[in-house]
Amino acid sequence: MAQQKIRNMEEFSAISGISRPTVSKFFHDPDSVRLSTRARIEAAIEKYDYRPNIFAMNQNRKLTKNVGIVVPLLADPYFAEIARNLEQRCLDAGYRPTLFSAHGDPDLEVEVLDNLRSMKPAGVLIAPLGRASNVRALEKFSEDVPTLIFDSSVEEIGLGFVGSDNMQFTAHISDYLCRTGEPPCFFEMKTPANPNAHRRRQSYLNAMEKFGFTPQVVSVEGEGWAFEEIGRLGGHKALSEGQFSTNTILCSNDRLAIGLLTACYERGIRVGRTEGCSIRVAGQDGHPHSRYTCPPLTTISHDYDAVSKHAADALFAAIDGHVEPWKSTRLEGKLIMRDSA
Amino acid sequence: MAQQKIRNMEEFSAISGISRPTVSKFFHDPDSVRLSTRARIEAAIEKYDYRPNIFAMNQNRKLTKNVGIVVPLLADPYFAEIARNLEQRCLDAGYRPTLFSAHGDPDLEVEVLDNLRSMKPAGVLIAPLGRASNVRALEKFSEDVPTLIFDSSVEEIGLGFVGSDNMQFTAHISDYLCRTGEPPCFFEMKTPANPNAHRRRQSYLNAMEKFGFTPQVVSVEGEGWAFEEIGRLGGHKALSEGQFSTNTILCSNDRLAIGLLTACYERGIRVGRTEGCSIRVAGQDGHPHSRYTCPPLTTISHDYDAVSKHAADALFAAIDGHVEPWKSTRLEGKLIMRDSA
DNA sequence: CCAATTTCTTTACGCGCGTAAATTTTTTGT
DNA sequence: ACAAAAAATTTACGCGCGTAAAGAAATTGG
Repeated sequence: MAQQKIRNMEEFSAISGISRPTVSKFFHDPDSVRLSTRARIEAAIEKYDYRPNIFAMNQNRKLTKNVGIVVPLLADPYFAEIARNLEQRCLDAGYRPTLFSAHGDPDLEVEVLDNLRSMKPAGVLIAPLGRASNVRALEKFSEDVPTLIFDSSVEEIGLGFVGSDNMQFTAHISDYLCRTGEPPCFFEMKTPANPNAHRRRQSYLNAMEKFGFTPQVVSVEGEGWAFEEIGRLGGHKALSEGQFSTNTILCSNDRLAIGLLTACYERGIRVGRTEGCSIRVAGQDGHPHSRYTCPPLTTISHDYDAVSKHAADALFAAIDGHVEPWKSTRLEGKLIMRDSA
Repeated sequence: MAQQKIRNMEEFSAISGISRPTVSKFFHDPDSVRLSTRARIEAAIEKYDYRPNIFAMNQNRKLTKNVGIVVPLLADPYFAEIARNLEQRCLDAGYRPTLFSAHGDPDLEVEVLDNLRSMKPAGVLIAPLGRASNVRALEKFSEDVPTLIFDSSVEEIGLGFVGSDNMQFTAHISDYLCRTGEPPCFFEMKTPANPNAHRRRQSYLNAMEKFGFTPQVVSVEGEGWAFEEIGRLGGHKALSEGQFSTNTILCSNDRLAIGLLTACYERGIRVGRTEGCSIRVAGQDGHPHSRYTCPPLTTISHDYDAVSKHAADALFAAIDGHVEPWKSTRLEGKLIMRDSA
């Protein structure tokens, strides 16, 4: 296939019989050249396996095809999953996605942004750390680079926000829990990493009021992103002190619920809705792991596909010049009933 | 701080009072210039917030500072964790790491390699998909780019291999299980994604022979990387058909064990080593999630830190020109005793 | 078949930086 | 303080491609 090494576009254009500017145009957008020349170029690419030097390309192009995808913690399978989804969409749309994780560290998040800048990306999809984020840095960044915020909204920054409707999440699952047993207590972190948590608490309070029940929020100590451990330790404390006034616990998120389940296990408390179980536990997020907890976790799941599709499409539209006012899109989740509640 | 926008190294050198070649040299290696000039340059950087254009840099440099980190599945927290570790080491060593995931797909793995090539990386750290990997493509790649294989060895490819000592893993935990209760059965996938699985099975067989017990391997159906689901379904089948001859099950990896635990739960089988429990389950890998299963999973853990350190150091040494013959480094794991076995 | 339009070719310059060679300046050792 | 060594400067070219302008060629429509 490769008869001779092509070193640059000059050589390639010579051997393919097409002028270099036309070849350059082709690589910028294959549809911008006549069908017959496109075919000739593509045949030559196939034959000589030539690819333009991306560094030289990006140096002069005002807009690269790079897209940054930034998540707060890649070790969290929820973010890994949505990042994978976004990555695929970028690829399909002809962009070059690059994955970044802040690893739960606000300073690293700023560093990532700095790094990203030097890549002159066409756009960036970012799920901010949340409360700990350097909002000023984010805002400044979004002024220079088309930026779409997803998962966790901070302010009216960037092109817009796409995420889940946390109010609906909690309303829906609270409703379910109230109808099928004792009204839930709400289990959360005192200082949550993520502003979604506040919406969820508020929605819980609303739901309880609607049903005429007395709400009870248990807020546990703990900083950072080790939610399982925070849930486990907080769970132990709350359980030993009898802080839960009912037999049903709605957790602010699935990872907290997973930790709570572990605490329950360690205390010999049977969780579930069947006979012999003393409490019910539910989560929120539809975490990839929630299916495999013991008992499997009842939760309300993000619509991963819809969130990533909306986010990616909104970014691509903006890159293509379709200016739109800042908009917040919040998608509904769906209840996944399992054994835990 | 920023009085005036610096557009390129020319302007920067003018305003900082240092010639451009020296500035260029500085950015290549700050230690290569006199301390006093280094200080002046760094002061100017601070003052004008200048950063060289990475595309222009990488275009001419024969060796970039890019390092690729490739894992088979980023959605697996084990890989996410080790990737994070490697990423940090690259950063600390002055490289620019970029994360890639094959998402369990051999074709994507080849695409990633292709993509990586165009980045002209100084080196690549890759955990191959394993059995499904296109070994030829990997080999060809490793001839062009300094490549260090980690986690899962395929052949004597690249600079070397760094991973865990799977024989030791299984020997150690088998030993533990044999000494503390009934000898284990071995629970694995019939067609494992990863060659480590074969070593583990073999080591299990060896251990059983050493103890004079009859080994029993239960190999379950299932393709791909959804190990939990494969473990759950295979667990149901094996349990319903009474395929386990003892009350102890050693799983080929933690994710399989997690699925098996779920199957046990769903069948009402109590897992653990305390009274009232009918079977013991152990895993292998020290998966980040293993602490939070119910019961918490007894496992033998990779030495994440040591593996990533050895892998990164070996790559950096090779990049720095320290040629060494191909070498396989396998690090021991340590037993983590929890409630499941 | 010819004019209008589209597409391609030729020519040329610039991007921001790496890097080499020759020269000048600064530092080092004694 | 002086010669040797080290470091910085000046000058100049190249990397691979984007891109603009002007003209030539191919395509289209009637």
